[in-house]
Amino acid sequence: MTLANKVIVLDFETTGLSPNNADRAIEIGAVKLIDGEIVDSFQELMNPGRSVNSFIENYTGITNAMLKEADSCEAVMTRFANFIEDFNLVAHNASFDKKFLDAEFEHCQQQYSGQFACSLLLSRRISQDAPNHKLGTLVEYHQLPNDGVFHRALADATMTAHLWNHQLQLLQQQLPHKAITFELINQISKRPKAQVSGYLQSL
DNA sequence: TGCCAGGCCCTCTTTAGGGCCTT
Repeated sequence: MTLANKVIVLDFETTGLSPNNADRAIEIGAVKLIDGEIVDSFQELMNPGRSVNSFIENYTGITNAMLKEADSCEAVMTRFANFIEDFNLVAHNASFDKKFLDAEFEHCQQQYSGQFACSLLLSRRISQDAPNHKLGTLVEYHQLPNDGVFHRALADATMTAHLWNHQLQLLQQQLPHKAITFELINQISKRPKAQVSGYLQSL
């Protein structure tokens, strides 16, 4: 059984919203989390082979000049494949990061075997009183550690890791005699919001 | 030529529409 607290938490910065629209990754950041401790990290810029627009430069602080000096997406993502091994994967709005991971790994013919969990879907279910479920809002709402940097890959991945740890603690408080597994979290994340409370009580 | 993300989730729903989240 795979424990929920042995995961890779990752975040992409990209040229846009969709690989289907020829968007590419420009930065990958990730932390390796074991038993709630960050034991390793990964962050690299990558050259997408095209220029990014001014919105992305302003949003991320990653400039075309920075990307021009970076290794190719294929080179960086091949190194990232070695970093994640067979760990399960966590991201905030994981559907976004998963589609870029799938697309970039296809470009460099890499594969991964872990499953994804999504801190956004989990938050919508176990933190229903939060004002919204943006990563920055949740960091403030839960008073999680941060260094004031947002929209850079390692900073966002690290904040997501703190959020993930906090979410595991919230679940463990509600289910003190239950092992909080990755599979259980994905079961909770698939439940209709209105049924989550009853589902947790049934466990 | 004209289009341009897409999965999730709620509701004034399911023969649909729109807001939320990610860059």
